[in-house]
Amino acid sequence: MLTLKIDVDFDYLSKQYGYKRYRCRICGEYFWSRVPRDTCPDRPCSKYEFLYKDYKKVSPLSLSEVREKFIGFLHKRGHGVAQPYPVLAKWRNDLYLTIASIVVFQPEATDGSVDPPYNPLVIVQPSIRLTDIDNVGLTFGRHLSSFEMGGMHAFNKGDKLIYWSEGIFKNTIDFFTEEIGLDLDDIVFKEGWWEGGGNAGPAPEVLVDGMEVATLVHMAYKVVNGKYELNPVLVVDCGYGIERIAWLTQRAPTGFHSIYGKLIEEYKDILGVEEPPPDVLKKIVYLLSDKELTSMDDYIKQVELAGFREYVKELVNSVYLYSILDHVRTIALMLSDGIVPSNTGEGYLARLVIRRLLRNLIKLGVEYHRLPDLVALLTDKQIDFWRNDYIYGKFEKHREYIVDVLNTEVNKFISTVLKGVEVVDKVIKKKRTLGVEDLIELYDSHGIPPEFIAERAVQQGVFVEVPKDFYSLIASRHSSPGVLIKTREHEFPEEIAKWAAGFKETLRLFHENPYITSVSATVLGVNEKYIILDKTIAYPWAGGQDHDEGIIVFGSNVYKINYVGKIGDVIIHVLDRAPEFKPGDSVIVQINWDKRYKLMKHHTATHIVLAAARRILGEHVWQAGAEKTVEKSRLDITHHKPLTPDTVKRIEDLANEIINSRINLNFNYLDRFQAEEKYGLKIHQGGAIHAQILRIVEIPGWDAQACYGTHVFNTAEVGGIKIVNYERIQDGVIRLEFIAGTRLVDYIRELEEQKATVLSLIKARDQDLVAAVKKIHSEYQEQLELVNKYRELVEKYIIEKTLSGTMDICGVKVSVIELPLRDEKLVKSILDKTVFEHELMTVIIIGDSVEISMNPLKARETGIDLRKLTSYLSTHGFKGGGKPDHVILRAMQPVNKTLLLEALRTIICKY
RNA sequence: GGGCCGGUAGCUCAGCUGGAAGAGCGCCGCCCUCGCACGGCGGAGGUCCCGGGUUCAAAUCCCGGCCGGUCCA
Repeated sequence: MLTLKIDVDFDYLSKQYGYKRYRCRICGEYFWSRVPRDTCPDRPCSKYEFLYKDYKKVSPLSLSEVREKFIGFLHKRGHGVAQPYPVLAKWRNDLYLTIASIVVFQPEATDGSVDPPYNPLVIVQPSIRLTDIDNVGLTFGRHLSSFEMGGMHAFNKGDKLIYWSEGIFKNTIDFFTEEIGLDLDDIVFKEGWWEGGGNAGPAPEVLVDGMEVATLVHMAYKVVNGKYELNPVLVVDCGYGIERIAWLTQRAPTGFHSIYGKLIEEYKDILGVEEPPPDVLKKIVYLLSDKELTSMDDYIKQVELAGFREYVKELVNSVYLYSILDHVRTIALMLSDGIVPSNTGEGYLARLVIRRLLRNLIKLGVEYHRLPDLVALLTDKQIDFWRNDYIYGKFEKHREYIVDVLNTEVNKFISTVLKGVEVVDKVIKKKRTLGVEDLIELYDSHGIPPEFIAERAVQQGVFVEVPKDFYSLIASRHSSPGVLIKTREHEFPEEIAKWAAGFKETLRLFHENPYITSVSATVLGVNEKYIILDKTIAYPWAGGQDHDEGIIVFGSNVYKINYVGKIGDVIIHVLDRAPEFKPGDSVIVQINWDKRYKLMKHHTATHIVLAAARRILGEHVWQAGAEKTVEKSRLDITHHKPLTPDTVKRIEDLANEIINSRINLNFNYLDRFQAEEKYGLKIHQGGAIHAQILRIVEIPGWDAQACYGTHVFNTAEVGGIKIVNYERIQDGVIRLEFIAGTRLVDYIRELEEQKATVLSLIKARDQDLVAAVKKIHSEYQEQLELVNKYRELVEKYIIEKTLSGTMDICGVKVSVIELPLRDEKLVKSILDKTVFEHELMTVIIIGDSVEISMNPLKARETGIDLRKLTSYLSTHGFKGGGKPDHVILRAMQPVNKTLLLEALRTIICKY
């Protein structure tokens, strides 16, 4: 272990550079400065002094110039240059998005299990933070939904010191003085502590005239059960705000001006928005820079207080403008890196930003019908603007996907809003008022923001007050967050899992050669029917691949292997019964080759189909889940719209082309960073695997994935692939089901049998099937018509008979109709005629049910209430009820007509 | 993964305090018209998502499932 000072070495700062410790009289925090200060140059204790400061040696730098200087400087100092990673953190199973540069190297490099690609290293990493998204625009560029973190990292492991606190300070000071041109007196270090993602450590903040430009995390600890333990690696985790540094050097009115430059003018033209004059804007930004603004209302109040009432409209519009610029870039970034919008997971985060963008556009007065074209235009401009950029140049490559996704998302948003408007109207119509509960429900269930509701309500003449703490009311409605786990582990009983964990890794012969069907192995552990061997050829349930079956032979005893699973690196065989053998005995393991070979083909087929889908649909296609059984293979892929039969055919065709190309698969063992370097991030299809060494299964030219399944050696062995089913299983995810190899024969047989069954049912010959079904269908239609006609005839006959045989009960004309069968349509049309046209009280008896109906007007006129009949008859074997003019009775015994009519007479004649 | 809202005619939906399955649009036929549109008259079209329960009776109430939407992780 290193023998060096773990804490921040402020002594060095003091001795080497003449820094002294001060305490801020406002916030009470400690900071280090060369010149005496009684307040720290951090918000809210200081304004953005840099805006008006005359730095002698600082020249304005663009975003890409800052990046180049940062990378170049650290490269000169021996840092390897790591390429930026996607913002979609597929290599992590505890995070959706890349929120900082260190995220790229967690957990393997930070816990010391795998060496980082370079040590030390520099990376400029686009990062997304949505927690402060409401502040974007309001803080004029301090908050961005996506930003570039200049990462300076070193990993001090074992006794190998790269550098620690001294080096951190030296690099930081040299960078800001030599490369950026700041004076040492401008730079202040504020003491702080950082904690996140299971790690922690002291973290001085680098402050320059009111702006925090970097955080120097000395990541020395890990948090275990709430206590700090020394991390096996002392990680230098320094993040430099590339955008903030660019702003500082340019001293532009806002951060957005230093990032977007002339794109702002284009957006202003497109949106018809004006900013205040630059000097006024800068003044306002300066004056507001020490205020905590949490809402647009606050903001307007502060602007007015500062005496800029005349510019309020421009300023409010500018905030939306900046926010729009920011959101479009973030969305393009997320989509370029392969996020598919959805209602869950990382997809929801993308949708969140998209909907915020759309709402901001609406607030600028954009009509709904203009949204699709406008969003496409804004996106195009942004993509053009970033063309050839180090980070955002990739937008260009994904232009089609980005525009396409945004188009469907805009349409979804519009239909949600339209639906929302209807719901709001409905509630208003019903209740004539809207309470807080209504607002919450409308937002929570229908996604209608409260301000939209209030606006709509006012149009309907209803005033609605939106509570200030609305969104916290929403938050309190939802239960506290659970821990994010993208994958799940074993399914053994707890005591078996504990027992198994004590054994050494089982040698996996199926990886060396998946074609072996029999092997001799030594028994290491026996726990009832659970068996652990030193090596095995039986594949455990893992990676969505079904386990092997087979037998274990010991002398003359043969045990069936019912299940194979794993706990960590230990493979457990579950036998049909507790065996005779003991640890140390030698046994023979044999697997069911038919099952295994089908699984191998289905597994390789899954890689082939994924490769084909990515080629046909685009690189946003990721595996969202998979399962390979003997019967079929299932692959869930991310994609933003339903597949057409034609697209499915193209995927199928390409998959079969890959088979026919007879490609040999490669199997390589590499660590994470080597594998990512060689094959790209797409290796993480099956979810993040945290292991020292990854097994990469490669179909050269098509696919490479970290995968521990059993595969055939050549794609030709898969034989053929047929996609037998595809469906949308959730927003943004499509399930493909397919079969391969000899399973195709079973599938065709099933189809043939089904067809034979159908043929025998309709008594047709094979070649006549379609014609025969067409004929049956048209005959069915004809039969329906015929029945309708018969019904008319029957009805006419019954009506005639009824009209000639009516009774008169105390002045009410009553007819009794008995029907031999129940036909709702007939009953209804008879009652229409007798009750409404001929004003008869009608009793219809069908089996044990009796339906009595009379004209409702007449019932009201005469005061007759047929429900009295039901209560009277309930003591005479009838049950039922209804309305005054219409009752339905069920007889518990055969209907006694005399009794029924007597009861009816009693009821009628009373009135 | 969880909360909430919803699923009724081809489409948009009403009916949901249990008691006769509806409207508008679309479709078909007829009238009007030189023809079209409009208008008028008539008609076809339903597993009220599925399964179970309560009840004499369920689109309606209860439970479970499926599907969609939405909010939050």
